[in-house]
Order: sequence, then C-alpha cells, then structure tokens
Amino acid sequence: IRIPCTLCAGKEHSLFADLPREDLDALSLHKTCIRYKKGQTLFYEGTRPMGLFCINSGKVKVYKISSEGKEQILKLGKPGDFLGYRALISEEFYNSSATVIEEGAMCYIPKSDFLEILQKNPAFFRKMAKRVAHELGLMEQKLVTIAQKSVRERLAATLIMLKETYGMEGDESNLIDIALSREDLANIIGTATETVIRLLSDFKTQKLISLQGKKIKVLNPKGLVREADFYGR
Amino acid sequence: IRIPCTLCAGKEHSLFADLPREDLDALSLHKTCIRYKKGQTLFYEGTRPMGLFCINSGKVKVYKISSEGKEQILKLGKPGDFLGYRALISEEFYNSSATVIEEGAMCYIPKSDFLEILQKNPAFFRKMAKRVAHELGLMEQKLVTIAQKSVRERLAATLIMLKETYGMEGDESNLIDIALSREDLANIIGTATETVIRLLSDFKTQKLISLQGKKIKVLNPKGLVREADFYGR
DNA sequence: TGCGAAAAATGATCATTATCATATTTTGCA
DNA sequence: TGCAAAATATGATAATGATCATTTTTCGCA
Repeated sequence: IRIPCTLCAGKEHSLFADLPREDLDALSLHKTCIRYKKGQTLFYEGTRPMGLFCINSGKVKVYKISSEGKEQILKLGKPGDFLGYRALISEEFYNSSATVIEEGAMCYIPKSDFLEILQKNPAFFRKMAKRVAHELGLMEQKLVTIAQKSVRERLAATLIMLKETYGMEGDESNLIDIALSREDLANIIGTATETVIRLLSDFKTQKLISLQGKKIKVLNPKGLVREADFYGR
Repeated sequence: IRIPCTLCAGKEHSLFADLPREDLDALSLHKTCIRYKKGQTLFYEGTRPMGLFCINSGKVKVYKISSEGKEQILKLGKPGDFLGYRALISEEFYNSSATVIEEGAMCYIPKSDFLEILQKNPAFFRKMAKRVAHELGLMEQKLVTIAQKSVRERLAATLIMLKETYGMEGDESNLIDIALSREDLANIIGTATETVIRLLSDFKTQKLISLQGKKIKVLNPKGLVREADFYGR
C-alpha cells in the first residue's frame, strides 16, 4: 500500500498541497506506509519523534493522559492530516499520544527528510510555522471554552464541530460519520462518560439529535448552536 | 525612554538574544517605546496586528473574553517577553487582548521590520517557529490541567508557577512579586473570585502560604506541590 | 488625611457535574 | 450462533464550585 505522495488522494487538502514535485519525491523516497487497526498507537507521549505521520486513510485521536490517568483528547486526525510536526519543530519529545480510532493507512516520513525539505524550502517552512501558530490560536480558544462553558454547552459545540468536519456527503450530511465512543466524546469535552450519555439523551428528547446505534444525527443544527452559546442566560 | 534593542536589559533572555548587531539595529530603527500605566491596553482581540510588542519593564496580562463576558487569562508577560508574534506568524487578527497590570515601558516594532528580519535570517525564523511550537505544547498542557484538575489543585499549581517565575531575588524568593488581584488569579485558573479567596485562606490556615496585603508568600512549597498533584487521592 | 470606590473576605444557598451502583444493550469473536 | 466482555443507559447520592448577599478592608486620589 505504498502510494507516492504525488499521487496521494489527500494531498490537495494537506500541507503538502503546493510542494514542488521534486520535494514531494524526496519526501516519498524513504517513507513507509502501514495499515493500522483500531486501537493501535502511532506514538506515545514522552517518546522522541523520529518522523512525521501522515494519515492516508482512517481516523486518529491525539490525546494526553493526566496524572490521574484520565485521557484528554486534544484533536482528531482525518485523511490528509499530519501528526507529530509540533514536536519536530519545537525539538521536543512528543507531548501527546496518537491512537487509531478508525482503521486505515498511515505514512511515515523520516525526520531527516522532513527537516531537509523545511530547510531548503522557505515557503514550506513558513507554511508550517503559520499552521503551528494557527493551531496555537485554536488551542487557546479551546482552553477558554473548557474553562468557561458548561458541559452542556461544550457538548453542543462539539456536536456542531463534528457535524461540520465529519458530516457525510449529500443528503446524509447531518450524520456524524466518525466512530467515537461516548467515552471518547467525554474525553474531548472534558467530562464524565455518564454525563455525556445523559446529555445526549436530553438532546434527543429535545429533538436536537437522533441516535442510531453509536452514530449521531443532527436534526436541528440551529437549536444545537443555541445550546452551545447560552441556553437561555 | 527610547533604548536601542542592542542595549536593552532584557535582550539576553529574550528571543533577540543572539541576533546579529545589524539585525538588531534594523529592528530598532523604527521602533517606538512608550510608558503604559496599569490598566492600559496594548492590543485588542479581533484587531489587526501592525507590529510586535516587547516588554521593556512592567507586566502584562494576555487574555480572551468569552461570549458571556468573562475574562480568561492565557499568559502573563514580563520584561524581555514578546507579545503579538503568534498573530503575525499566523497572519491572523489578534485572538487575545493584552493589558498592563504593572506599569512599565513597552517597545513596538513595526510589522514590516519584524517580518523582514524573519525573512532574511532563517536561523531567527527557526527560533521563532520553535518558540510557537513550544507554546502550543504549553497551551495543550494548560488545557488538560483545566479540564481535569480541581480548582484547588489548579490554584496550588498556579501559586507554584508564580513563585518560580516571579519569586524575588535572594531571601525573599518565596514572595510572589506580581500585582495580581484575586480576580486576576481567578481568571488564570478559570474559576470564581470568591472561590480563589476561600481557597487562599484555606492554604493560609494550612500554613502553606501567608498573605501580606495582596502579596502572597509561599511558606511550604512542597506542601503546595502535594496539593497541586493529588491532595490525598 | 479622609472619603468613596474597589477589592477582599465571609456566609448561605443552589446548580452542575462527578461518582458509584446497577441494569441493559451491543459487539467482537471463539 | 452464542457467550463474555465492553459499551451504553439509568438511578441515587455526594461533592465541588458558582452565585448572590453582605460586611470589612484596602487603596487611589482629591
């Protein structure tokens, strides 16, 4: 399953989008692509990064484990997304772990190849720096949300976000197409699993969502947005 | 009060530490340095950055205002620190505001000069990128702390951090030397002012800290660390 | 130096959410 | 296909922390 980066389906929407062909070839040269099953881990918090992951297919959660052993999900990765570049650029160990939540193929580009392209292509380096700076902004926003919004508001906001990012094509666009357990959802929001379950059935009662198995369908996006913002204050 | 960057006291500990003289001169060329009083604002969330701030003296809080109007402090700035580079590198508007909490002098380097040095000095650009990536890591850690630790634990951890960063020289090293109101402290931790006040007097009862006016003295750092980690779990 | 406003402190009460216990349902897989 | 384990669901209870009210103290400044 070794597809050259030049032919990768996710390329156009990725950070590699407008890399010149020779750079892409250089990155493809030593890369490996492996299929990962659900539950397998790409890298562990506290270890040294030796390369860059690129998600060809499947989905990944990136998370930290707190001192009490609880998992906090920082972001979700989908095809075309890169993982591990923060640690490469900051020259630190991984500060989070990444585990596959939907089986798929992951490419792995050795650190040296990636750093070399960064070095010799200033435009690409600027793009990476811009991305990291953007993500810092996102993370700051997430922090404020967790610090100041109620669990109910955060769940509503997360469902909206998931619908935007993982909504299916066409008429099923309201179906959130990602295999998240209630526990995962709780670990994104920063709450207990039971609380998520209760609030979901609340939202169901309010006809904001419907639950078909573990898949969640958003019936009333505007209503959810309202829940996310104030719910009546 | 216009000191050239080459002679600035904070330079050695700042991101400008090992810039060549000519670059420093170029950055000094059009910079302005103004005294700001407590309460004055350097920049507002949602506005376009036109330059880079450098704190010569005084202290600054960087914060976001949530939709409910509550303030969340993201970081504190001290002499030698830069503010506003995230937005310049990500090419976005400011996503936070910065207000002076202890009067002092702030230098302002026009965006164009800063970007020019970034462009022509790749080592400096790498250093800036490394810094932003490092800060992203810090912000992720803060998010986990807010999501998973109790207010008591977070307050203890914040006091430890403040002691490390703002402890005075010599024998008064346990005195936290920064003019933070109880409300500011609450806005760092993400809680209500009254809760901070109550917990502080708890810590005082436990002889972990003493309160002299608004200044806080850490009497038992190890005890505070224990509070920050588990408090008996 | 003293006044008024802001900040800090304290008390009482309430809401949200965590935790623990226990069904019930779903799912992976032998 | 069926069984055990995992995930989901629901209930009861407790704890944490927010909010509102009020008093006391501190501080800026005229």
